Amino acid sequence: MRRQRSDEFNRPEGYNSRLLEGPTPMQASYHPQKIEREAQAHWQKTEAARALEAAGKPKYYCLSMFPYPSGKLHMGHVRNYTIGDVLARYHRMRGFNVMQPMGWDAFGLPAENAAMANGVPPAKWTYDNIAYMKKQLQSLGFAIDWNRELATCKPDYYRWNQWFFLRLLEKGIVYKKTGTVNWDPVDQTVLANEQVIDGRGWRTGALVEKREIPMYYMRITQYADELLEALDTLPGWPERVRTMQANWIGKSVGVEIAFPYDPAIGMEGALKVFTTRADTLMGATYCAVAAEHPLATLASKNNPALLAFVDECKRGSVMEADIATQEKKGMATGLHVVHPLTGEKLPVWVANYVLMSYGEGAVMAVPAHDERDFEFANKYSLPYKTVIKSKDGAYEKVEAPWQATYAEHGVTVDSGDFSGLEFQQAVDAIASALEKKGLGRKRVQYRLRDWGISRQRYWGTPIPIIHCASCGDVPVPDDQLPVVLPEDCVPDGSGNPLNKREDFLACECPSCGKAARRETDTMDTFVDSSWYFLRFACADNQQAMVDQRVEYWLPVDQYIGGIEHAILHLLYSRFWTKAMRDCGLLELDEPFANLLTQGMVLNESFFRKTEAGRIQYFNPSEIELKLDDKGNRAGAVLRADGQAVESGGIGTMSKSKNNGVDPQGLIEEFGADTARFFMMFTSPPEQTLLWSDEGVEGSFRFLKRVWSFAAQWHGKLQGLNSTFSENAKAESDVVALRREVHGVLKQASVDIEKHQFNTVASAAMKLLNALQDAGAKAGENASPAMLRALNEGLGILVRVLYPITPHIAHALWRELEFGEDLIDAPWPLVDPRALESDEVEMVLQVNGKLRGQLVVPKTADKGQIEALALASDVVLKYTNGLPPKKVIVVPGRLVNIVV
RNA sequence: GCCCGGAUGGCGAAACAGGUAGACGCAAGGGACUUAAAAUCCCUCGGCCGUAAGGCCAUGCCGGUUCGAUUCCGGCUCCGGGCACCA
Repeated sequence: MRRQRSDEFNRPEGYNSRLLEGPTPMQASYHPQKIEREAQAHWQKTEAARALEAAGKPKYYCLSMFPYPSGKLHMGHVRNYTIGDVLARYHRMRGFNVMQPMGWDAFGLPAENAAMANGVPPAKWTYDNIAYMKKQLQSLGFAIDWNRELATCKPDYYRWNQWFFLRLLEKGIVYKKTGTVNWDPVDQTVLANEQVIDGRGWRTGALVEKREIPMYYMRITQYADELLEALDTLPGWPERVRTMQANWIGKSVGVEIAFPYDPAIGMEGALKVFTTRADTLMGATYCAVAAEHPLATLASKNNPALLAFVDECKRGSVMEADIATQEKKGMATGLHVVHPLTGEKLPVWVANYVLMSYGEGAVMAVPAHDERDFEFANKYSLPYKTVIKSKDGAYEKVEAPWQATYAEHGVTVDSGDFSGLEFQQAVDAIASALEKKGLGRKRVQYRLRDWGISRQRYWGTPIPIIHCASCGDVPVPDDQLPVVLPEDCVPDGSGNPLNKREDFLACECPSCGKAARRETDTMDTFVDSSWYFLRFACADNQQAMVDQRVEYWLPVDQYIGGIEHAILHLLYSRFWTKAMRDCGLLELDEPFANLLTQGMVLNESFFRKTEAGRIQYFNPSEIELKLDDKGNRAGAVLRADGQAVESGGIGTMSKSKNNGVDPQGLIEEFGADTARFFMMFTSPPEQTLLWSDEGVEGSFRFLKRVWSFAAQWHGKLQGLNSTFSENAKAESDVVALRREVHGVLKQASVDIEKHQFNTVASAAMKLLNALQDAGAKAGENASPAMLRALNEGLGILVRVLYPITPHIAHALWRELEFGEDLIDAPWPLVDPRALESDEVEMVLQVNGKLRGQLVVPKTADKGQIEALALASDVVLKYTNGLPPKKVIVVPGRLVNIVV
C-alpha cells in the first residue's frame, strides 16, 4: 500500500520566518522529514536528553528493557521505546530530573546462529547490528542519554559479571553441581530448548537425549522467602506479575515423610517424600519416584525391562511443558518401602510424571485424593483407599470416574487414631506422630529451583575459573580480570569453539603456577540483564562495578517491557540486586519501583498449502483483502498472482509466519511522529496491539490536520497572549470552546497519569476537532476573545501531543511563538473556571431503561431533582400518574424510577 | 498438563467508583471539489421491526446478586503469555 507524497514545499532554501518582522506565514503543509530532522538536530545540539545528578528536583529514572541487537528494530521495540519516551518526556514536563538510558543485551544464541549461516564472527555481526539499530532509535526521536550507552558483550561490562561471580562463589551463593541438558548425539553438542523441535535436534534431526553435566548454579532459593515477601512492597507492579512470581516461587507448607526401606532392599535408609496433604497419608497405597532417582537406578541394575523404561524416561527434552503433557507411564521397581505409621508394605514405582527437580524426586501416592495418582492407579490397577470424607456429603467413597471434589479438604475417615479430623488438625496430628518416630517433620518447600548459569556456548561472558590438574577448580584472581572472550571465533554448530582455541585455553594455575586450562563455559545471558539497570548510573566507572550515583538514580522509577519477561528476567534481577546488597555493594532492596508490562504487537498471517503439503507464508504487505459490499471481509489474495490465500489467524509478528512489518519503511514514509502516534493511539499499552496499515494512515492524516490548522490560524495567533485571568463572561462560543478544551484536558491529565496513552491520543483528536469547529464557526472575523481561546487551545493541544509526537509539537511551539524550547514547558493546567456551569444534564430512567434527559439547576438537591423528574412528560407516560414504587437519584448522573 | 491474562459494532477501542454501551479513530456507503485521479471537506454508519414517532435485542456462553451489571459473584468456551538453555 503506497501513499503518494504531497507536493514539495516550494519556498526558497533557508527560508526562516523567525528572521522576519511580525507575524509571518508558516509552511502550509506537514513535512515530517524536515521537521523531524530539525528537531532532532536541535535536541542533539542542546544535549537535551543528557541526565546529570542534580539536587533540588525529584529524579525519574525511566527505563525500557534493552534490546537484543538482532539486526533491526521490530514493532515491539518501537512500541516499548515509545511508551518509555512518552513517560520520560511527560515527567520532564512535570518537573522531574529525568534519565532515560539505552544499551544492548548483546550476548546470545542468535549471533552464533547468524555466524553459522553467514560465516561472520558473532562479534562483528553484533556490532554491525548495534550501529544500525542505534540509528533507527535516533530517527524515532527518543530522548535517550547516549552518554550512558553500554553493550554487555564488551569487556568493560562483562568483567563485572566475572568479578561478582567470584564474590558470590566466595559467599557460597555460587556453587557447582550437575544439571540436565539437551544433548544432540550427532553434533555432540548441548542444545537450547529452542533448538529442540519435536524431540529432535534442529540441525541434525537426531533424537535428543538428556545428559548430566557439571554446571555452576546461583543459590536463588536462599532468597526465595524474601523474593516472595517483598512482592508486597511493590504496589507499582501489575497484580498479575506479582501473582505469577509468587506462583513461580511456589512456597508450600507441608510435611516431609520418610518411608523406611523394606528389608528386602538390602540396605538401610528411607525414601523421602514431601507432601502438602499429610492428612491423606493413611490413604497412601504406593510410592513413585523419578527415573533419575537412586532407587530407580538401584532397581534397574538387575531388571532389563525396568532399565529400558528408565532409559526411555531419560530420553526427550528437558522442557517442563513436554514432560507435563506426555502420557503418564510407570513401571514397578519390585522394591517396597514401609508405611511409616501402619507398617504396611507399599510398592515403589518409577513414574515419568515425577520430577527429580522438585522436592525429593519422589512422591507418596494417594489415588483416592489426587487426580494424577488416581489416573495412574487406574491405569496400572493399583488399589485406592478413601481416607477423606467431604464435609457437605458430596461423596462417601471414592469411585471412578474422578470428581474434583475428591481432592478437596474434608474430614479424615478410616484413618485409625487420626480419624474424624479436619485438614489442619489431621496434618498436625500426623506430623507430630511422624516426628516422634523420627520419620517426618513439617517443612517448607519451594517450587523455585537454583539458577543454572553455565552455558556450553561461545558468545557469552567467560566463567572466570581455571582448571588445574593438581589444585582443581581455581578462581581467576581479581587482578587478572577480565577474562577476555576472543572476538574472532566463528562457531560451526559442533560444540563450543573456545575448546579449539589454544590461546584462550592455555593459562597458568593461579595457585601453583603450573600449566592449566580455562573453563570454556560462558554465563547465561540473563546474568548480563540482571544488573544493567545499575550500570547505567555509572557506565563510565572503570574502577568499580557500581558507585554512589547508583544510590541517586535507583530504584528505576518506571520500568517498561514485554509481559513475556514477567517471571525470569524480573525475578533474576530482583535476586541479583539483593545479592549485591548483601555483598555491601548497594543499599537497594528492590530494583524496579514501578513496572509497566506492554502487550505484544500482533499481525495477521497468510499462507497457502503447496502441492507437497507444506505451508508457505506470505508477508501481509503482499496481500490484498477482498471486501463485500457491506465492507466485511470476503477473502484475501496474493497481489502478485491474484489467487486466494488463507488466513493463518492473528499472532505475534514472527519470522516463521512471515507476518512482520519493518518499522523502517513506516518511519521513512510517514515519519517518526506518525509511527509513535499510531503505537500509542491504537491500543492501551498493556494490551496486545493489532497492526493495521490503515490505522497508520489515519494517524498521519491527523498530524497533517494539526499542522494545517496551525498554519491556517498562524497569522492571527502567533505570539498572542492567551491568558483568561478576568473570567471573560462574554461570548457563548468562547465559553463553550473553553469548556470543551479544559474538559478534555482534565480527562487527558488523568489518563496520562494512568498510562492510558490511547485516550490521551484521542484527547488530542478531540481538542483539534473542537478547535476546528470553533474556528470554522468564527471564521475570518473571529473576535479577540475567540482568537485568544483558539490560541490557548492550540497551546494545550501542542503540549498534550508533545510526549507522543515531540517533533511536530516542537516545531509548532516555535512557529506559534509559545516559547523557545518546548522540552522544558510544563504540562498544561486545567482552568477550573472554564468548566463551571449553572445546569447539569441528567439521565432519566424508568425501570433501569433510558427514557429521556433532564436538565436541572446545578444547585438542585435530591428532592428537587425527584420532583422535576416525576413531573416530566416522559415519566408521566410510564407511570400513568400512579406513584412510583421507588425513585433512585444519583446527583449529577441519573434518576431511575421504578414502577 | 500447570500458572497468569484477555474476549465490547465490519476492525482498533472508550465507558471516572455498579449508573446514558460504542467516545476517538479505521474501514465501508453516499455527496462536494477536480478534465481525471490523489489529497481535502461534508453526511450516514451495532442488529432487527417500523413511513415515522418509537420499540425490541445487544459487551464470548450459561446462571446469580442489584432499582440498575461491560463492571461484582459462580460455572464454562475460545484465544494469548510463561513453564527455568530464545531473549
